Amino acid sequence: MNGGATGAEGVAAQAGVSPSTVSRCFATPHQVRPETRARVLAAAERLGYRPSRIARSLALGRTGTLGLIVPDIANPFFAVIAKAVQARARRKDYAVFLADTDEHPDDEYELALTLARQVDGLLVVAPRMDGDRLGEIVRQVPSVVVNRSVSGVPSVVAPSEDGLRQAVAHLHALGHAHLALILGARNSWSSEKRGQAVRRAAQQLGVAVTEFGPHEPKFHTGAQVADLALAAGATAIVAHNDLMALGILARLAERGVRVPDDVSVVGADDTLLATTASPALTSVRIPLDALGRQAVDLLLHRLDQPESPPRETVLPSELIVRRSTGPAPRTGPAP
Amino acid sequence: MNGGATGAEGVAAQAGVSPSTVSRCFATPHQVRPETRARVLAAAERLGYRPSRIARSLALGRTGTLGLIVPDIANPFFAVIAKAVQARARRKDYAVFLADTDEHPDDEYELALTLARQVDGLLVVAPRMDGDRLGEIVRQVPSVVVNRSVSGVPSVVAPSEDGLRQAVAHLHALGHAHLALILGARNSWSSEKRGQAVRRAAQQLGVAVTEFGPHEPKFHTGAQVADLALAAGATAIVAHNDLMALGILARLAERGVRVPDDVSVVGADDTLLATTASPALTSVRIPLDALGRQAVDLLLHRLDQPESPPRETVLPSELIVRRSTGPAPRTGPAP
DNA sequence: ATCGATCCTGCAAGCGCTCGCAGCAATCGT
DNA sequence: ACGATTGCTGCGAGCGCTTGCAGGATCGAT
Repeated sequence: MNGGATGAEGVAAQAGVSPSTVSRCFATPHQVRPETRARVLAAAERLGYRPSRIARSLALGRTGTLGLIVPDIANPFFAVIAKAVQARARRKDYAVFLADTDEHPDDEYELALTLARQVDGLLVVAPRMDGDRLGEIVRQVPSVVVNRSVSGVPSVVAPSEDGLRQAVAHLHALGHAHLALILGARNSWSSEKRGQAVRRAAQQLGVAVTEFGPHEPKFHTGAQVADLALAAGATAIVAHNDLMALGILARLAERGVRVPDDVSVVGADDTLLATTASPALTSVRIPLDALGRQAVDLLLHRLDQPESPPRETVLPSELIVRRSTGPAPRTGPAP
Repeated sequence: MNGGATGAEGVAAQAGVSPSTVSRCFATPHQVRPETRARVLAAAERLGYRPSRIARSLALGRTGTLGLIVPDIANPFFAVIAKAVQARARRKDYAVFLADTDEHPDDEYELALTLARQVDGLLVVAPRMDGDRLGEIVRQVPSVVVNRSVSGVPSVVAPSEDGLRQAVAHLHALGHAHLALILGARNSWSSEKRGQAVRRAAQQLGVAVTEFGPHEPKFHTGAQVADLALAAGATAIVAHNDLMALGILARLAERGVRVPDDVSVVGADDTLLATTASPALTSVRIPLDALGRQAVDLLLHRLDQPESPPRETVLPSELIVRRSTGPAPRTGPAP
């Protein structure tokens, strides 16, 4: 019996207008006479009123929210994407629902379906999710797939091809004739793409490649594989990502193998880890922020024009040379 | 004119029951006869129906969603907290709305207020937000403040006191008599706490302290301050966080100063960065996952019992000794 | 056979907002 | 000066769900 002291109704009473007008003041301000609007806004301010997004969503059938599914937000790679998505979405007046699946594909699926009902669109970063399930999700809700390409689904990817080609050329120019390629996770789209890119580039330049993996892309697996790469006689190591590269770096330091004097190491993703390592890590940069930004744009575009053909945006990558790569040693690696 | 093919209504038609019953099947399953329920669920399954959280929220006045505000999700420190929050919230059937304020206090405030309306409770990680504003937010929506203590507001903090005391004792035991203390950001709650802890411990043990800062807690500021610390004659450096410690490590390596032979370095937060550094970084671990988990629990508890007294949960910290700390050199630092 | 209890289900109002429609006043055209 | 626009506002239905209330069925007890 508070006379509608809260909600649009309360504001309406205060301002001496109808709830509809209050609504219009927030939704379509130009539709209401300036003085009226001022009165309403003043009343709203006074009462600390803000329209309920929930109610609005229900009425509108749109939520003003985007869903973002990532495998592991604690992984800087995904965190940076998430940040970019956030920022871009907010600029466009969208909020972001974040779901971390903790690398668990089943959760990923369930989560996506749950999320699907409460967002306008979904951004899916799920390098290892089953293709069929991905398809199912996409059918339920407008989606954009990030860093993975799926036919018929709009996506934005950064396959790192150019950057890895540059990396191989860089190493070749430095006199390296034998490199170790450390693969990432099995079934990972990007690991496959990256492997291909390195293999192809190496073949063209006549550089020998020894492959290791697939491996869980962790620090300690990097450390473990370092010894193998050395034993195989490689003078340069191209790792699936920065984290593994750091593991390699650590193990090499432990063994007294100098980087880059004895062995060169290249990472990928150019995350914070690469820049803060010592020696600073030569790495393939992929524009993570652009990835996130473009994914949002693509999704928003799709929301506007649901019938537009699914587009795949391909982002460039480039090699960032730092201290971890140098001329090949004259005689194989040290010890 | 689809005869209500979608929504609870459609399911109801299919199953030959009323929408109310469908609703009850999902909300209070025990209230409906097993066979009826089975029929309804089958129909729901067949139609791929899922209750709309939006509509439910509106009707219930609760959203089943928690808001999480962080300054920078790309910062591993916050990312790990976010992950823990996510995981815990999901276990309790809550979704999480993530807002990254990009270190911008004004945004933080606006965002919080916007978020406040569409979540049941708010987790605020905002080390530098103005206290009054924080208070305002807390008044609007049930909140828990993370890693910062505000009187009258439930919070969960990890002041790092124990860990830093251990760090100073550790260095003292190694023969260090003069350490450099690198402060973090001005107005940062944790930076102040950490500074206090180090000062106090050092004084008790008769260790000299030279302070530097406050500084933006970035890699490059760490690098910059390394030279100053060295010039001041410190043989050990305690950095505000791991990132700065890595900057210091990098600069020292560049100058040919050996760690830990010439200088010892201690970080804080024990993030991924500390473990992947080489030499691996001695760091003060604070249980970030517990921080997130407890924050969620505290908030949920508060939602259940709004009148319970605001509690401050204090989490312990501990020193993790790795390779970056060692015995003090006989004669001040090298070069 | 009768009367409560108990169990299950439907009815209908309502959550807070949006928006098509209609009414009214002010403005414009000729 | 009169009808036609145009601008602003209110009315009321409806978004998809929940839930108090009440009615019908079922069952056990008397």
